[in-house]
Amino acid sequence: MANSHFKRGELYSVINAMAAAAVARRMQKNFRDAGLDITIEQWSVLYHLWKEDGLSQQDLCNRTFRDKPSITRLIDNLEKLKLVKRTTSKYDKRKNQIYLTDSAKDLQQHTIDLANKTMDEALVGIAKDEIETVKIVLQKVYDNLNAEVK
Amino acid sequence: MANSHFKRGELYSVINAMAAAAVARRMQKNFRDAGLDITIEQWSVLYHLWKEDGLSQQDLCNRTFRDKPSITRLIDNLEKLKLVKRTTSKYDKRKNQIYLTDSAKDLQQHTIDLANKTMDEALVGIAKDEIETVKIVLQKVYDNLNAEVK
DNA sequence: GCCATATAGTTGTTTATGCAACTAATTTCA
DNA sequence: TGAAATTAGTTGCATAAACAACTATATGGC
Repeated sequence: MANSHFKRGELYSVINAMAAAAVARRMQKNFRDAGLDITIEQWSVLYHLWKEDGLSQQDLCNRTFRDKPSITRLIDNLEKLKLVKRTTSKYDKRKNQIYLTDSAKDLQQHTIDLANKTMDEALVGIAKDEIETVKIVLQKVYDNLNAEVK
Repeated sequence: MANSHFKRGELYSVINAMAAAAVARRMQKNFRDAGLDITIEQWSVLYHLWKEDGLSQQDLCNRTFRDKPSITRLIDNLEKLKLVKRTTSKYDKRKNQIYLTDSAKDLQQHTIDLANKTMDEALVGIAKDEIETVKIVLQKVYDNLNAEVK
């Protein structure tokens, strides 16, 4: 049974997914407690649009690391909430450009404050240099797994 | 706009979820490429049962950090795959005990090898002490967010 | 012993995810 | 120029997640 133990990655893998889940749940709860009717997944799309309005769906896929159907449906639901509008690009008929509505723009500050609140709650007792290490390692993990899969 | 930036957590939060997702996708791909017909979510349940057969559903919720309905449905599907059996505990009629089938036991070695392979792919170029830091920090994040929400 | 409270698991519901397959538009290459 | 290859987005499908509400069982306190 020596080799049936999940080598090295066990605690790492379990904790990695669990920490991410814990952050996600807390943030969703903070949104909900604040009376906000958006999911954190929707928020992550809005977040990128606040930074650069008019992105294509493919851009959003790349930036949020989701696949095309997932983005299509997230945008469907954001349209229903009147937070984004989909328009066809005038340069490439295959592309949609996704624009924020005024309602969405009004949400930016409040939701980012809540996100910061969430991170404050998550990062209690953790030193800045530790956070830096985590960022660098997780970025490396991400790059390792995405460089190969072209 | 100074405070509209997602303080501190931006890269951390994004990367944390994205690294977890990248690991998850890679591992699922490795399972699929090996001809295995189980999802990584199902595997995570089996993993805990390999370590301790006969756990209750509540135990599995705690160990995998999912809620009760999610575990119920995962076990439903694992039963359909004939990988687990649900029995009622003789000590507490509310509790089910979840037992591995022989088929499930036969999967242990191969899938753990694949999981190890996945972690090898993810952790290229990352030092052991960095991994330790990540583990410790993510555990702290998890504890921060779960200690309060009792 | 009895009742209020807590617990384990299930059902309902909505949102999300990702693979496969597809259509329409664009690009590439001979 | 035209056909093959590629790309952007959509639809189909199955799995998963979590909150709310519920039922049945167990526990605790009077």
